[in-house]
Amino acid sequence: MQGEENLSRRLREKIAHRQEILEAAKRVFARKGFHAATVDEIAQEADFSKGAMYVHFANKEDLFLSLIQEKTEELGERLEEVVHSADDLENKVRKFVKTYLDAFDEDKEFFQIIAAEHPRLTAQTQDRLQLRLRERYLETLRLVDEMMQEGIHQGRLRQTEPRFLGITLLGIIHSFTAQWLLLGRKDPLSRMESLIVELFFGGARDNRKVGSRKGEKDVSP
Amino acid sequence: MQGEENLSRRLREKIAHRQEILEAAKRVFARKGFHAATVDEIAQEADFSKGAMYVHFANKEDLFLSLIQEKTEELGERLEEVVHSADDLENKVRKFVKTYLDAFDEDKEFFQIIAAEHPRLTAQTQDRLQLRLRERYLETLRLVDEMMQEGIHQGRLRQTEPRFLGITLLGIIHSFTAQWLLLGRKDPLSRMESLIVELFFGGARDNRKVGSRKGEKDVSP
Amino acid sequence: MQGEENLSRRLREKIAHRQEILEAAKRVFARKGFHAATVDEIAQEADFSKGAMYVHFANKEDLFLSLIQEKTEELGERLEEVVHSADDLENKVRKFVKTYLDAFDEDKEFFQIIAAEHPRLTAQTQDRLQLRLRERYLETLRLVDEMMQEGIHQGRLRQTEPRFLGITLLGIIHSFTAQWLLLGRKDPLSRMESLIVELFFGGARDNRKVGSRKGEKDVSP
Amino acid sequence: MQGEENLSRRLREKIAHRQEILEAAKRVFARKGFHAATVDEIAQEADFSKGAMYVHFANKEDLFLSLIQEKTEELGERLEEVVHSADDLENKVRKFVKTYLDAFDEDKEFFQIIAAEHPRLTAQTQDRLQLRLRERYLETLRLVDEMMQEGIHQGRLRQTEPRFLGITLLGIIHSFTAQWLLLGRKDPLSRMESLIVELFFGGARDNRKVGSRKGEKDVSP
DNA sequence: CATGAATGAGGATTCATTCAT
DNA sequence: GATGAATGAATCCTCATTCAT
Repeated sequence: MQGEENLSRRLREKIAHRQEILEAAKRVFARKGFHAATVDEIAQEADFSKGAMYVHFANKEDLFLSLIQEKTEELGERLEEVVHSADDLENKVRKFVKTYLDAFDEDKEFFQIIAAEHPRLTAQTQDRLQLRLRERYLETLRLVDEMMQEGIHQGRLRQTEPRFLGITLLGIIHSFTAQWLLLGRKDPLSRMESLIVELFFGGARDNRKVGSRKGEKDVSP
Repeated sequence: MQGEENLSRRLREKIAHRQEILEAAKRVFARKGFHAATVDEIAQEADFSKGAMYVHFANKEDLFLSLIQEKTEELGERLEEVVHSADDLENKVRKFVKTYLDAFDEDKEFFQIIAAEHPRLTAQTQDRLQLRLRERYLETLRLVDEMMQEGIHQGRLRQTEPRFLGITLLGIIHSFTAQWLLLGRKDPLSRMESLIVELFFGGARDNRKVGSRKGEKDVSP
Repeated sequence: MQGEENLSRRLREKIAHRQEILEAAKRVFARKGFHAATVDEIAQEADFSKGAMYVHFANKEDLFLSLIQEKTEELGERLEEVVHSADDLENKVRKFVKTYLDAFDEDKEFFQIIAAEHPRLTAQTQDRLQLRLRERYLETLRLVDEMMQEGIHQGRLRQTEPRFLGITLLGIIHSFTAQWLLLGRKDPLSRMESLIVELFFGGARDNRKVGSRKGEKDVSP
Repeated sequence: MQGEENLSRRLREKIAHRQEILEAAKRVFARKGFHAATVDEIAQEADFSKGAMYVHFANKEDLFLSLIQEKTEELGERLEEVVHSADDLENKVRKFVKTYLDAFDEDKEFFQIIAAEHPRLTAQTQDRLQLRLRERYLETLRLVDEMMQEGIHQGRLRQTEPRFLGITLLGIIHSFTAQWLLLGRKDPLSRMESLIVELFFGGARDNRKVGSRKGEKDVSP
């Protein structure tokens, strides 16, 4: 009994420590990016010795990937669920945006890390780390493609390459997350959900009837 | 005479060499990012010695900033000209997009560098390099703000914070550039000008008249 | 009674564990040498935790020396018995060789370890570990010296420094063990006993009578 | 002219520095062996910075191999010349021994390094470094095999496996070099040439006629 | 006694920067 | 101005050893 309890306590503690390190690493990677972050700084941030990093992770890259992987998969699954739900397009897009923004509000640092590594994901990259990130990102893109394709077939979206619409949606979302990070805004980005959806579907043009502008409230859907 | 000619030749050569180094640095920074790029690799790419780097630039950061600065200023000026021109809003936005896309087509590597460094430009950054980049980016944002503000006042754009519309426009643009880089597409991005402008103003929804489609009802706002 | 039995069981177990660790350590040290071997690898090979190593041994060096010591002493005693036996020289040498080769066949790994550490035992070494090994090796040398001295006095061996003859005998033996290890030969080295003894005493030259070479059986001493 | 002189001076200096590092490395590797030697200690011994090591060599292993390679090849060539010369067997062996001993006298540290790494060259080794050393050593063995084979065919050597005779010769030689290193003897080992050759061919037995022992000079070949 | 997470002192390697030529 | 060898601080990672459970 005691032995089992003992073992279990140890295991629980180990897992907790691993988590603490992951959290610390997230903060440091968010601040500095993968390359500029040092294991030393992560260790200090986590209040562990440098050696402890290597008890829990094989190396810096493993630490980084462990960090990314879980979250990426979780978000990917959530988004997939949305895309494959039985909803109508507009609702799907709305839910997609909401899911994304909620995830951002829950964990801004993760999105900062991702945002910083994305632009390095070029076609020519040889880097193992980047190849993995690239693959994951392309999966998300394909997911959005699917959604757009469907919308186009239903005649709800412009007759253009689905990918371009996907890019547009993700571009708007990313741009908002980037702005929130740039300014260090603390208010939830999820408040922007409606605006983003409207801007995506309806664009930036003022669509209210001419002549009824003054005093009218916004009539966006 | 001879001395002056000599001096002038020297000067011309020096400037040419500096330029060659900048071009080489651009390629390397684009491939690797600021941190992972090494002075050695830049020197090799430029076909100069490592020492030559320090004849023309104070240090690696100076080299990087010199690279960014010129281009950023030039683009900034071009964009400012557009924004401050006498055109009507739709044309301004179109020209803005075109200017941006043309600049991208002219020099993809510069945009790759910028894209990679942007996400690090958070509110808390202490890094001198990042503070400068941040300031420049905010200037561009203010420029777009101006344009949007004007559009809102004219009733041509939604009644919302101008910044949000600016973010949207830039988000769409950046997302397209990112896609071009991600896939290594060689065709000019400027072809997307019209699509981007339409998506920005009119959104992704299919706006064709009802009745001209097959049995579908149009649900545009 | 019960307490004593208990204690005795514990003691027996402890000794058994110690022995298991020594065996595992031997395999690892043989594979990697003292420096490249890690306590972790030894622990894994022994199927104990790293901590258990330090229950039984003060440190890695102590583990290594414990390993060497026992075997070295046992072999030293066996060889001393041979050298101090009442046999005639040729038989002594034969027994000496046999004892050595049998020991090798019994425990190749031990000889591999010894062979690898020997060459570091130079005159200038300051290393505590090496000084102890050096002392032990010199003891064996003195033992062989004795035997050779005796043979020289008896007129059975060349009139030269006994040490040189000892070196020769040991050199031949070591060279055979090295070869067996180099090629990973599994057949007992003790089969080489006669050949080694003959080569030591009679040399490599063909000593058969001239004119009777063909078809004659070997008449080496 | 001046530029060329300049370049040549630099090159000469670089080569000289490389040589100094190699010499320092040789001393350290001889003292400690490959694994226990540190780049730091080598740098200190060479009176250069640690970084300078990496200007001249790719890494520690490269430094080590550069050290071994040249010498090994040179000795190998010298030995091959001897083995493939037109001499009669006894002279060949004598020259072989002399060549080996002279090389030892010229550069004891090299032989110490080799001697220390040899025993790790087992059949199972996976280590790249060791595989290369193993291959080189086997080449030498084959060379000696050749010589012995020839002697056996000529009826000058025992009818036994050539390899065993080769092992014997090398064993005696190595044992003498080991003894010289163990005791730090400064007198040239080449003095032992005749003794070694005699011991190899004629063995350790006293071959003088009975009754003629006193006052007779040794008549072994 | 046994465990294995944690430590921290090295150790190999990289790389921006300097400087003599 | 150009060179590139040399430097040394910084960085990743390893591993013997400790210690709380």
